[in-house]
Amino acid sequence: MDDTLDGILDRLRRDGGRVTASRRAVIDAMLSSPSHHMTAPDVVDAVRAGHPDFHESTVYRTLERLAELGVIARIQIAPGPAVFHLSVAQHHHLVCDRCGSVAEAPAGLLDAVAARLRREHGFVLDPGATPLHGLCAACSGSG
Amino acid sequence: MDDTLDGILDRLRRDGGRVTASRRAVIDAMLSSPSHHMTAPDVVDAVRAGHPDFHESTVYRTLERLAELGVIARIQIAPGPAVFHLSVAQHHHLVCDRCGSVAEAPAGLLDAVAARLRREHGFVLDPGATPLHGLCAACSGSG
DNA sequence: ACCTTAATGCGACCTATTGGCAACAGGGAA
DNA sequence: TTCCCTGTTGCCAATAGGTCGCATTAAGGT
Repeated sequence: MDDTLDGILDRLRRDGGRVTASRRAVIDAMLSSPSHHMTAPDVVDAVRAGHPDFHESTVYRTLERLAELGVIARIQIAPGPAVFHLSVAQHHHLVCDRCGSVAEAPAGLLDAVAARLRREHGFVLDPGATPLHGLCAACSGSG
Repeated sequence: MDDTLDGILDRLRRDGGRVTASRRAVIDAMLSSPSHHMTAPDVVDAVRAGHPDFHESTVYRTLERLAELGVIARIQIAPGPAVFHLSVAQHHHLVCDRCGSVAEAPAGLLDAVAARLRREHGFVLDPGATPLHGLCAACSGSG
């Protein structure tokens, strides 16, 4: 998995896609976000900062395309905007359903569960797409 | 955990809430759904079947209140409507991100993970609120 | 019966996202 | 290099799902 701008564009091209300015911009935005986590509206804003004329729906379509390619993963954490993150940065999301905070946990946490699901249900777990819900330390202590 | 209509209404009352016709109707709808899984719009429809004059926003507020009480859990499976289900019926949801199917797996699957998260991160996992994403048997085989 | 406060109706609003369609532009073929 | 095919984009209207404020109503303890 190559997660440089060019590596991603190559994959896109090999899949029959075209490399355009707006796609560069979207991928750039994702790569340069410190957390590598952005909601779709975040990406729209980031892209427009550099190119005010790029259209919203283009960004959505590009995100959809990249998710299809497996470059980014879309996760739905709460009602509201979906969050996108680069697939290479595998880790888990610990979502607090009380205060809304999102912490990260190292990858591998769900390995045993994944193995069992595949064996017993034929289900192939995608840990990066599976946010874990519950209460963070602060909320569980006080509540 | 008492999951009869009256048990739930009792809990609501003890929490300072009031028992009203629309709340009865919402809880009734949830209890009588064969799968015990309904999207918010589903609940709105079900409630309105019996009481056409109940307002949409009332249903949403009631669902929110019940979730707060812990009677039902709200899970976000995909972009689109949130799904609600009775908390007592603990089990896991295996969501296929390709075809959208939702299978169920028995409770307990995440016990070890839950223990570890609590120990190492102070995070209290809510398994019922954590849908597991990936590819179902059919899609992983063909894809 | 009374009073406090929760719950409701209503309707406007909002945000996230999708769809159709004509115009445009990558990038392999000629 | 030019041409052409087809993937992409811009535009903008349309949804869907859900939230908010506010005046009114009603639950339920006293």
